[in-house]
Amino acid sequence: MKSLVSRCPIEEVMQILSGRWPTLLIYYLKQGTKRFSDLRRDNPTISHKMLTLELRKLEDAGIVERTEFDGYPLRVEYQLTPAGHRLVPLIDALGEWWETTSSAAAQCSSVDAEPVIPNTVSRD
Amino acid sequence: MKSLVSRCPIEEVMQILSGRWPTLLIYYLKQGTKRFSDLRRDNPTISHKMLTLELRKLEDAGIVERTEFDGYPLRVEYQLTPAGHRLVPLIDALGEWWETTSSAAAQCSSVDAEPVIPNTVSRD
DNA sequence: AGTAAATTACGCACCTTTTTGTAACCACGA
DNA sequence: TCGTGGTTACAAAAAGGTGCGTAATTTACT
Repeated sequence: MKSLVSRCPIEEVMQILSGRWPTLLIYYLKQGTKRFSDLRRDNPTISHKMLTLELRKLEDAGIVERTEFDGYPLRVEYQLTPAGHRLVPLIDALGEWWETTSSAAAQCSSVDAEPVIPNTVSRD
Repeated sequence: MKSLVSRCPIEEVMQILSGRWPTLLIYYLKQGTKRFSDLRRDNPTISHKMLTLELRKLEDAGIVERTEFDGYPLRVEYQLTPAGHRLVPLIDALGEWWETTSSAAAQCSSVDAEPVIPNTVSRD
């Protein structure tokens, strides 16, 4: 989905939140400041390419803030912006809606639980 | 995004709502019952294949209901299920969040306005 | 002392997988 | 023949994965 088809804010948000990673990253970032490698540990199945791309997208959208500490090994920290924090309950609401809608599985209730550990562990 | 990486309801909802069409279709369906061809008129840029695919997905997710009236030119109607209706305000909230977050464009406020008419008009 | 390896957060190029578009076809009856 | 609501096969496009290179400094070996 690269271009928009309507000029509706809803389509614009979905352009940012669509896909597997944006909401998961927001999920982990609401726990506080995280470094690149922390986020990779949080979801071992994301490739570094995807992670940088998604973080960049969230940054451009004003949802996360990137802080670069120079010095070497070079350290970068990511955290939710105020706008990002305001977004969290809306996403949680979707999760809750889904839980009540589908009689199926119910884990990771909203703010506390962890998204039941991602599967394969690939390091590179 | 075919498979899940966590067992988090949020990832599951996003699997359904991700992409350009799901939210747009829900947007149009909240106006009431629509037929296949109505929805194609509503967003002329969707291909009929995508439309059937997306409608099927929303149907499986319990968001829309499909009613087939047998008869001569064959008529099918789509409408939001109660769960679908409950979802609408949540999506609208995302749109509003985006409007207040981005200083940029503000059209299609939430419930009333129309997603500023899709661009190209391709009929087949 | 000198070289090698590891570290962190990427960018880039190449290749595979997934998604989406295009076009053709089907059934029925007016 | 047209319009309805599809399906299927094939092609194009987009998304995503893999692996290599890079920076400056520390630690590890020889």
